[in-house]
Amino acid sequence: MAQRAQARKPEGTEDLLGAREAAWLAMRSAAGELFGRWGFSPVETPMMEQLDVFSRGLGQTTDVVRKEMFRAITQTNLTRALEEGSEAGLKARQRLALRPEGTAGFVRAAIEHDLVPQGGAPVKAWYAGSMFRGERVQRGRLREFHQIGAEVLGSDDPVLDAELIIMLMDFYAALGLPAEALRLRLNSMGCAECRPAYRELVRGYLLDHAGELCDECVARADTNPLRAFDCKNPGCARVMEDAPKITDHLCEDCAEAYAEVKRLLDVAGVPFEEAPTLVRGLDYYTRTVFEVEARGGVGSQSAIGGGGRYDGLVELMGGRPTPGIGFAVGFERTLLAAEALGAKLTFEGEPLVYVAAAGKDGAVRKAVFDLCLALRRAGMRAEADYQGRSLKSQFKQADKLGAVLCVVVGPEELERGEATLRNMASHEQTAATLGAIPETVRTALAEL
RNA sequence: GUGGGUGUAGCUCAGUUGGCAGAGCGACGGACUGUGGCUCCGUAGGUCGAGGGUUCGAGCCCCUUCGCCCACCCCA
Repeated sequence: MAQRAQARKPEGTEDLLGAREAAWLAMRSAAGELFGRWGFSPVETPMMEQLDVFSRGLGQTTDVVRKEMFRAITQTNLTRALEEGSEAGLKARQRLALRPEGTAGFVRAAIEHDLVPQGGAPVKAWYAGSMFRGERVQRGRLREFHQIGAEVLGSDDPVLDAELIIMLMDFYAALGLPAEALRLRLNSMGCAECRPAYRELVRGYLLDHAGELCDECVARADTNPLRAFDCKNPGCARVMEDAPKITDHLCEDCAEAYAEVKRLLDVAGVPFEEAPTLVRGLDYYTRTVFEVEARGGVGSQSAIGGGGRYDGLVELMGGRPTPGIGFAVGFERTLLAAEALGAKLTFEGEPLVYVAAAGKDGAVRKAVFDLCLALRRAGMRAEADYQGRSLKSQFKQADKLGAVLCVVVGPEELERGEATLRNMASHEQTAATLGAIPETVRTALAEL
């Protein structure tokens, strides 16, 4: 017989309960409100895509694609692939993966639905949802984590770069993260014109200093030389400090765009640090790249958001050449940062009205039911007891739930056709006509 | 991929040389039979992750196994 094996949540996933789910909802609604003001519309794309969307979009050599992707496959297809020893026989639509980030899927959707018609205005969209990466779990690094992101397709105007970054910083501010606790790091990665030459330059530099670098960085010289800037090995970091800087090798257009972004950030009063060694992990980035770090965070979890421009991505994924830029904010990491900084990301819900029964007879119970019904239908949040508890216990319950107001009904009130209204903070009690409770309560709430 | 930690009440964790499974918090009830927060008193809640072994006796020792977490790497 099957043992009673207690089912547990998979490694690196989380159940969003209570305050945590409230925080997630609060962050989403804060995003919806703020981003909406900047002209962004909400979108949702599938949590799984054809594998190619990611491997092509993010780059074959990136860690995310090489070893962190969750594959999704039906039992039939899995069986067949195992039998044949390869997935070669599977059609594209059968080779699926859970999304490790949000940009590739959105770009796929934009191409598929031609969201950016030739010559059309830029499309601005934001999303919120789960992302999946099959890495070893760690604090602030989950296998299913939550991101809120925004993307703009259809213009390479540096104004958009600046606006997107300003919006991002405003978002953190709206969440209650003090600006002085954040560090915005900025860089330009060049474009198809200037990056290849720079890349070669770095490759040569790496090979010249191969003796002082770790094995991985030596290997990177040929696969992805710019990633050597990311290496945490102190020896490598020292060597890379003197490596050629991209900002010294930008083409004229890139240099101009970069200068304009910085100028506009200054105009908006958004402080930033130039980080010439900032290189983001995904291949699609061009020109502006940025990262937001929370001060005082531990290395691995201090990056709470980031993004950049990806002018080549749409074309790479089969669309007509279309510039784009976007960012993503990590929900879990932002919470960790807020916690570390002592900032409270609280979500204020509707005030609660508790309807208490003084007595257990049928007339009282019916009155409680009627009052809850009336309050709820009138648009207020109402709660009552369902366990036949004593009045005292009901008040305890009301207090625990954070009720600001109690409506008490008992035989005495019913006889007079009234209910008692109790202000939980002031202990003040007044009588109110039963039939007019919703209006009376609404007024009372407004006065709090 | 590399290294480490851990699994006992809803939560955080104690548990001595192997000898009756505990505390704090939380929940619930009462003190006040129609009024919350503080205080006090009480009650409930456990196949000690699972399976096997040693033993008169295992939360503890041995074997097996499952899971979760943390750090490096990389990323949000």
